[in-house]
Amino acid sequence: MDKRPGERPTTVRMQDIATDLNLSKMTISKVLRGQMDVSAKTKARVLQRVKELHYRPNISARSLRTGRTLNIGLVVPSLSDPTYTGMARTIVQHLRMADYSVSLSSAEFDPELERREIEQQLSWQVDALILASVQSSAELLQLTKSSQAPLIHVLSVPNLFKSNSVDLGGEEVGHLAANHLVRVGCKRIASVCGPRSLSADLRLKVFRAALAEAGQTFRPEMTMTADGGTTSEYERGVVAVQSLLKGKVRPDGIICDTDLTALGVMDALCAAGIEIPKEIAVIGCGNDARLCEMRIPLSSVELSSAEIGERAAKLALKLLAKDKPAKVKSVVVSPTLVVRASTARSG
Amino acid sequence: MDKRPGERPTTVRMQDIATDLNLSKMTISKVLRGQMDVSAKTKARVLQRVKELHYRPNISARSLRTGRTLNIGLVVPSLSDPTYTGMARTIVQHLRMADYSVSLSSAEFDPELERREIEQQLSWQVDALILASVQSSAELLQLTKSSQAPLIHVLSVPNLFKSNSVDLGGEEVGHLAANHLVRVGCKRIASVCGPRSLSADLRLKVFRAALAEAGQTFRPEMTMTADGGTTSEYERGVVAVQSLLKGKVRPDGIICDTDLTALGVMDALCAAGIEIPKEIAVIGCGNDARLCEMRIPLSSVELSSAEIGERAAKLALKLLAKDKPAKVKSVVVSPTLVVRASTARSG
DNA sequence: CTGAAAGCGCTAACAG
DNA sequence: CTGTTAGCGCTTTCAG
Repeated sequence: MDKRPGERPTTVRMQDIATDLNLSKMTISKVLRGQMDVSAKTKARVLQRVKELHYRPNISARSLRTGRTLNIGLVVPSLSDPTYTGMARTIVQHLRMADYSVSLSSAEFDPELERREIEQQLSWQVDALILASVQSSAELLQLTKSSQAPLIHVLSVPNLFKSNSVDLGGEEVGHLAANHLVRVGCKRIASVCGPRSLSADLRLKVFRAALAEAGQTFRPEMTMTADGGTTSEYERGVVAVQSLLKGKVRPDGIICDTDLTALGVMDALCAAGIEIPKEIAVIGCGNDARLCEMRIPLSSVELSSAEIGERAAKLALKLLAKDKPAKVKSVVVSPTLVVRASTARSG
Repeated sequence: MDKRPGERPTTVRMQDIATDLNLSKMTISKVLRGQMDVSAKTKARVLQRVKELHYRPNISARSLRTGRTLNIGLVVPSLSDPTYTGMARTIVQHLRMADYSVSLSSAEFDPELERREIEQQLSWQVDALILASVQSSAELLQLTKSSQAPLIHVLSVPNLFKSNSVDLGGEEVGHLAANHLVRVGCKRIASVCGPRSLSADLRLKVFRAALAEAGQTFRPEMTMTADGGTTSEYERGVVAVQSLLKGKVRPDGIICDTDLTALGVMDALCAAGIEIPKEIAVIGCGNDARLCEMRIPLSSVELSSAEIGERAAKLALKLLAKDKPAKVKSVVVSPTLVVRASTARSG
């Protein structure tokens, strides 16, 4: 009955339990998967022995048989950036709650590495792949079309082909910030942008639109864009203010693409003896709790990475749950405005 | 030869390639695993077809056969804390370089959840488990002894039993900070601690020792320990300074358990018109690049989470590489001091 | 309610 | 250099 008579104990298998209890391994299997056609008594005996022997089902064998791995892949461009780790956090949390394991890879912002990671993940037979990609979807299509695992794009560059995706309403970010400053009475709004952000220009466009909507002129000379990129985010804010204050028109509101940049801006303003928000209102982006609650609490646009992660995880689960045609679904999560002291003045 | 004649194409298997090329699947297998006993010509033909068909080996089947999954588990207490995400980052990076996949779980600082996550990870047949645990090793021993996968403890509470581990030399943290302040001439050193840190009291002890060594008295009234814990790290620093300044002796150096706390301390000092580092030197802990380079650049104790992660990954790989007895190995990584403006004064 | 047979896709150990 | 045989541990299917 048992196929390994006098061998040394390797790892506990179903057969061991079955032999112990004079049952067939089928019965063990049924108990473990909660099928109902087992007597309560047998069930109890099995569970008891399972516990005693610390039996753990072999997932490789199960996967091989069922064709499902209960494993979902997650590829992000970076594990240093809080946006992505925050998103990863909620994704892992939600997928684990549904008993999926999560295999994590970082592409380090390198398209070639990203490609390799995706290849690997697919060969691990992940049931689905959640991908925060840095490259165009067209190339990804190549890689992934030979796999039947659903692919969920998240925080990606604008999609070239129809696909499942969860994204931030990037246009709304600039809109929210600009509109808010207009509401609190700013007439001369400046902005400070980094070079990094893929959708920065998009936001800028919307920023212009928002200004226009409020009947304000867009002043190119009041848009500070970092070119080089060697300076830190904080420093960028400091430098930007120094330039701005040298200009002919002094701004009365500043939009920053990053909370840290906003801190730099605020420090530089304080150093120049300018009152916030009375003389100049400042708003950041990211809503990092640690950064926003220092000194002059910073108003910021929450980029909802947690919610985006949650939506992505749920979308993945939904795609795996139904055998139905699984229609392509695109979710857009809106950013939200968190108002704090740095813009707190009456319009 | 082919076992599925007229079926619709599911997923490409070795057999498909073999049939295509009039070979046996063994040959394909050999090519894919880089065995040398295959003619260059056949090898080329195989690889070509593999590429054409986008063939990806089924890892579940391979694992079932070989008993190795090439998957390593990682359980951390949190994915919000930069210490752990930083560590996770390097762990993932190094394990991926060695072609291992990494299954990530977060225990959310909950011992019960941690236990469940460990159970799960083991049932996934991970080849090794890297564990940043929040509970005593004794209980973990229970869980893991029935598994033959090597276990690597990382950043854990002091081990009760011999095990593979990579830890921070926690005692050195207090020592480094205190010693540094003494060196730059501080005579009245205060410290600000949070309630969270498991090894906080250990560090405190060493801090006292370091003071004693320098011939200074330890002043209990100059040790501010947060009790409640509702206040933010930053706020804790602010509040601590307010208390300290009310005391009879004014400190000339402050050790903070967190960089953010140190920022709070520095802000409060500035608000009180006190010069840093001239009147009071401040040192933090964590060496968070984003936080340390603002305004008055902050001296800080680097907790080396990246190095700890790297060591843990390498240890895991080493344990998996040898069949040798694999002696238990404990690594202790030393923190390092990063001096910046906030303590820059001559002794 | 319980069990016997078959096989998921791959690879170790040999034959030819 | 290439192929044959056997079976990893589990679950699906169908009979008792």
